Amino acid sequence: MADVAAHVGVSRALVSLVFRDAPGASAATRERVFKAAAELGYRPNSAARVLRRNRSRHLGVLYTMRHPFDADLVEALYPLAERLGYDIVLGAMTPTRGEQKAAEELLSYRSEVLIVIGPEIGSKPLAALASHVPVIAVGRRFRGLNVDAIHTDDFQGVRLGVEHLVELGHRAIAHIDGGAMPGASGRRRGYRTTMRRHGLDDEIRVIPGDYTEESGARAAEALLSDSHLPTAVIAGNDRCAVGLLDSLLRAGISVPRQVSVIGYDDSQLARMSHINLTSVSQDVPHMAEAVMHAVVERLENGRSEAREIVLKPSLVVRETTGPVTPTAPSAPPLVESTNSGGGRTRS
Amino acid sequence: MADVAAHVGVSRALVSLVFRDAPGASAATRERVFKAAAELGYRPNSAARVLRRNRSRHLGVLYTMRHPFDADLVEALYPLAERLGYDIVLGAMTPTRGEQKAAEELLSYRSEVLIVIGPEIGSKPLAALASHVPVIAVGRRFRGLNVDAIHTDDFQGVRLGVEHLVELGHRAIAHIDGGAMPGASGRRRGYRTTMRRHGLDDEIRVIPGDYTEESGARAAEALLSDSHLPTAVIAGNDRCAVGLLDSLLRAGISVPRQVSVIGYDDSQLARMSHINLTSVSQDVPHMAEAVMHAVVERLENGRSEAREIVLKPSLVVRETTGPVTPTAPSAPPLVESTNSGGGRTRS
DNA sequence: ATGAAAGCGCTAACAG
DNA sequence: CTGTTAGCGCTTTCAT
Repeated sequence: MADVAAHVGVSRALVSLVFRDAPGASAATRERVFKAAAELGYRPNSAARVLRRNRSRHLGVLYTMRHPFDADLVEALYPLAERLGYDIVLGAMTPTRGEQKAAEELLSYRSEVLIVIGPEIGSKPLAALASHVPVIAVGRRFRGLNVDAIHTDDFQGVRLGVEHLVELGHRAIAHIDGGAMPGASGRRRGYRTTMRRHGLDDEIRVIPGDYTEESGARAAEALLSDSHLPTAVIAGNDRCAVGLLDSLLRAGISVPRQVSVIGYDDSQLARMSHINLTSVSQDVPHMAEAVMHAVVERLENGRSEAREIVLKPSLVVRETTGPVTPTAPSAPPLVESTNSGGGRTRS
Repeated sequence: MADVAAHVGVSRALVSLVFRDAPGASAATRERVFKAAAELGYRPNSAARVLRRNRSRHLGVLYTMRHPFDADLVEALYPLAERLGYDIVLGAMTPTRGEQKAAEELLSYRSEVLIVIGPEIGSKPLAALASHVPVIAVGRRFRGLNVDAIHTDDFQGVRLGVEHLVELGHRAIAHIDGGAMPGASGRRRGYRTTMRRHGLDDEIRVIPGDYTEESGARAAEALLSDSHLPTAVIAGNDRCAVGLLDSLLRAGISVPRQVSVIGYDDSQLARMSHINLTSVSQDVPHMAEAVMHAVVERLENGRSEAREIVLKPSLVVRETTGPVTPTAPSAPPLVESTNSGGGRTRS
């Protein structure tokens, strides 16, 4: 930076002003500074910048590379953060690198908040983190912790799914649950309660699973090796639904002719034309906005008590759900036609 | 840090030594320093550290969140980098955030190298980057640029696929290509050349595509609306193959009974039990090692000319390829059985 | 084994 | 509109 200043013949402070386009430099100067910087290949050193102001303006995001939903949310976060002058710093959680480690790293870069997507972390370590830095958990609620929670109403989400199926005439509706994964308990309760409300107590069937395609495939096996094949299944998330879907198709089961399938997340996976999965939408754009809202409140408005924001889910009906067909147990599979991201929405 | 030093009653320098476990502090002191740090919630500030030594020990990784292959590679990179004392800093490329922008950000954090996975970037901007910092491109070769290239032999990869199919008796083998995506041209040439070598000039059929599930689905439409359905298809990558697979299954086409399908990358997608895709393996662990090797050579051994490392691909045979069945055009779909990640390998 | 002091590149506060 | 100055938290000599 000193080089640039010397080259232009101004002070370093002025160059600094120009680069963070703060007021106080003439247009002519700005021009010359940028030109000199380009020539000299100067690039601001953000380590020095972070060190000097005592704010990094970094938002640490903990996410899982494999989850399409996480990618959706991160992508939605980028432009919003940029507009507010924040940088997103990614901390990937991988099999060899737990949340704890990833979080430590983000904190060493002085992230001002931690946005944890689909936290599988325990309460105690999370509480420890939250005592150092505001934590915003997306997709899971933490009672009694000073952690903001932003999630959709999982209970209502599954309720929408069950009611959609009931309207289509389904009664034998199974649920592949998400075990201890974020949101799973609410979804399970939504399933059980709504089934009961419709007098379908005897049809309640929860198949243990998680949020991977594998668990959907395993559930398919379980269902197929059983005499009692349900006419509809609500999976714990889209990945699980896709695993289920694929295994059913391979087994010659026609969807939705013989079995209707509903996913959860309405991730890009669900929208792909060859999947075209009816799914409960988490409304990612609104979630991203809610996250940034929480960030601003914490960082700029001095809020220090936890807040919970529950968003309303909606059901995006695509082509994996249809009316129950009492007869025709071995009808020929259906050929898909057109259709991209669309789908009717209801809430 | 001053707090910790004061608390223990030593100088800041000593605390510093302890934290980067450099020699020169007694075990007793180390103990006390760590204890005090834990009590005070001290965490080293990596901005200050980076600023002071003139090395960040950051490896910038540019990747695409949606590509399973990228996730595979990044996951493999983490432990290797850690062992060598480097930190990985992720730069995600999203629709709203091109390679250029992501790269700028990584450079502002003073990444010492840029590892670009599946670079879709143009030659000129890449050359500009490469003049500032060593660039290691994974999956694509750049002629005439000072950019290291690490990739598998795409030509040979597709050759393996074609020959596997030929051995199974296939002649009508189509290829969905990857357009201008990384590696696509080599794969296309491998397909064309190998087909010709086997006297299958007249069967050559390249369907335009890219590396997304959508393009696989589009290719399926194209194939189905045609009288001339091939008995086998080699897709440009696994995502494309999965899109194809799914659309074929939905159309009632049995795989591999009626059509065999081969993917490329052998990503986790291919290994999922319900997909079980025969795929050309890029051998991610070796690629990750090659990447780190290149990093070390550039950063520690002073290498400054570009190097190209071409790895041998191998074919992982799973259950989407099988012998050609001349008759039985409408055999009932096959029910999958067991099987997880395995698969026979040949190279 | 430990300490003192200088300085990395930048920004903020103030002066002109 | 532009310049001066001090110092962010750490590492690194060089002493002790």
